[in-house]
Amino acid sequence: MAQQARPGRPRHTSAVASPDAAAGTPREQILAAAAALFAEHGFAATTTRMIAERVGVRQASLYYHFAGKDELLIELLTTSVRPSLEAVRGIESLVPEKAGAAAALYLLATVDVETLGRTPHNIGTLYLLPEVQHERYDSFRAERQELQEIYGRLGYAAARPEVRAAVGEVRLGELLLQIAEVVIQIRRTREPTAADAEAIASSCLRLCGCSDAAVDEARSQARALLVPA
Amino acid sequence: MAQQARPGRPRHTSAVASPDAAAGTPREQILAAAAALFAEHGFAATTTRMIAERVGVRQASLYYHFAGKDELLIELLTTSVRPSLEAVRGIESLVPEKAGAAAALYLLATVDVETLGRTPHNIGTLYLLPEVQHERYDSFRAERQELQEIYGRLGYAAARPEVRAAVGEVRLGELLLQIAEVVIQIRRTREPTAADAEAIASSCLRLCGCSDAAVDEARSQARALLVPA
DNA sequence: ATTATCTATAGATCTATAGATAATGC
DNA sequence: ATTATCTATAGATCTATAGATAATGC
Repeated sequence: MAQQARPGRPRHTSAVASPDAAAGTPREQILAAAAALFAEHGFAATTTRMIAERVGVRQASLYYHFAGKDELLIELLTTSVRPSLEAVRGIESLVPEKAGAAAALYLLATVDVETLGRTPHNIGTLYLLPEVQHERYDSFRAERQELQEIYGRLGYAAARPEVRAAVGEVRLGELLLQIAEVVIQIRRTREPTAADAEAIASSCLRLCGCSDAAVDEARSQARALLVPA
Repeated sequence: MAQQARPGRPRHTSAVASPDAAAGTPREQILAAAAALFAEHGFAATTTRMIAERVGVRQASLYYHFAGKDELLIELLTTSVRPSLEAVRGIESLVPEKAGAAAALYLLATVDVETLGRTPHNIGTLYLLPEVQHERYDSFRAERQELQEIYGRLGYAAARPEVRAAVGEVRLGELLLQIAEVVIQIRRTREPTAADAEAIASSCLRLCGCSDAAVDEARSQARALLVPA
């Protein structure tokens, strides 16, 4: 709570700043404020002044830490959203030896949902902002694309033949990732719970045509893999 | 193609304007341009100048037809997105007498997906823009909420007891609407087909735990209801 | 006369830079 | 001396208004 005494001119005092503003380095404070505002209002609708006010500094002070607004978004995409993808990437290679594809998919969805659910200020939304559709952010959309492909492969492996034929791997990836991302929508109205994660992961399997028994088995296999790790 | 000779000073000629700019009244041209740009760049990132350029008029000319940028978004939400919800509202009351809940859900998803899939410039995205989350647009989000509840009720009725218990009506609504809205994501990379609509509607049923046979039956019932109407 | 546009611009931002300043640290 | 802030502001928008103008329609 108490500010560490560090070099530099003190901040203008009248600024009250927000709950999360007091934690971390100034750089982190700025990123946290930007994340919250980008997720709530979008990128273009968030001004540097709004960010500064939330932190409790003057607008110009942001530029001591960041070259510009765009760099804030890039840094957030890089440091906050990317790791959640990487956490998930390993699952595909880790699992098939130890468990079935259904368990792997269940685990993937669970990890993904819990990561998205705990991420500060629902910054998972950042990938979905209209601005991020543009070329400039190609590399970040490529990551979401990769995640979608992982969902597609695991889902295809877990699906019954009828579902494979009817839906296909690509669409399966689109549908499964879309289901996992419902947690982003949920966070707009309520705090997601463990029951949400379970319901979402189970829904992924059911969409693949798994029976109740297969869902239950995948769940316990996935839990067995989670606990020791 | 040829402009009708109408009163009013002619437009400045150098402006080339976009493909869809030539159709309809000036008002419609402006709305079409705004829809495309809002869907692509978001609301705040779209300037009145961008809209005017796309139409082929000067920026100030927009204000002869609309009081401001905000009114454009409201008009688009009202006239373009609301009707697709209304088209769908009837299904819940219409169907249960004539067919099972599964068929009703299948029909709902099909109609919803096809409407979202054909809507010009993917304007279904408008409901999902960060700006629309704010109070000002409460009434429009309430409509999406209502649609979600319809999905929830039909899905709950169609679901097997195990799924009902595990997921619940509210989450079911969230999940099913989320699945239908995958068509918005799909449109960002490719043109959705009838096969997409079918895969999405079937996926809704599978998520509810319906067997292949139940999905097939619901599909043919839904088709029987669609064709005569 | 009416209509739909145009040109010009006021006023309000918003981003980013320049240079001053108030701390700490040596 | 170094650091992290501040104040002040330039320059570039962006929205919206005022008033002029070039068509059609009567």
